[in-house]
Amino acid sequence: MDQVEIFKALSNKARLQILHWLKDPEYHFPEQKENGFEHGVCVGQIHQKSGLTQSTVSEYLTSLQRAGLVTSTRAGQWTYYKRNEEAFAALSELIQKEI
Amino acid sequence: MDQVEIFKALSNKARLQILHWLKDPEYHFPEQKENGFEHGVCVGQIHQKSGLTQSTVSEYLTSLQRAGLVTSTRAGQWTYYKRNEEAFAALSELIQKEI
DNA sequence: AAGATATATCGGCTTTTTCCGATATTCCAA
DNA sequence: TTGGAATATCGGAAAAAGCCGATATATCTT
Repeated sequence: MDQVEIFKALSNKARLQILHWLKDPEYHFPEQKENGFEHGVCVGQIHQKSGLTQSTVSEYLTSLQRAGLVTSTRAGQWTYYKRNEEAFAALSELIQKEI
Repeated sequence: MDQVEIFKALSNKARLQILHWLKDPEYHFPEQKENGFEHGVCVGQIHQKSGLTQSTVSEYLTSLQRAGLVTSTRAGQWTYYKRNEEAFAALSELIQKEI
């Protein structure tokens, strides 16, 4: 758990926005409803909603994953990204106890 | 409370170290014991301990203050910096509820 | 008033981040 | 097996962050 890496991942408006969307995917990505959300939301949906290029979104998601804040699941040609709530709980605890 | 600014302030090893020192100033800055720690620790002490230049430390403390993570008190020729524990509590809460 | 001390600010060089377009890879479907 | 669709990676230009030395400002002392 690299603290600096986590905080770097969080210090960008677009990445915070993505994390916020992923907190309630049913609401923010209704077009994916048929597939269910167990594995998260795929890159393309986030790309469309964000207004950033596909490559940027893919890189941002990778950086969130390196920080441990999301997990990814490949399914066919899609990669689904999902929040790692344990990581947020741990971070919250870290801030109130250690940092 | 600018989230991006807060996380940027936290995404640096030296600044995290400073915050850690300020969590227990009696222990980390015993040489300042006579003055008491009600107002925090002055820039020079942090400068000495950090190995960074005075200007860098001053800038880092300013950035922590802009983020709301520390408060500063000028007393004579010294500026004392002190953790703002309310901000950390609020941040911890923010992470577990909002982000 | 003049020097000493503590801190802040400025200019600049280097490294990192931001974000893009182009291209590569992976997987599916006809 | 060929084309298309989704994602990842690469190369790069611009902006920001990391740090520094030099200098400015503020305060205290004599």
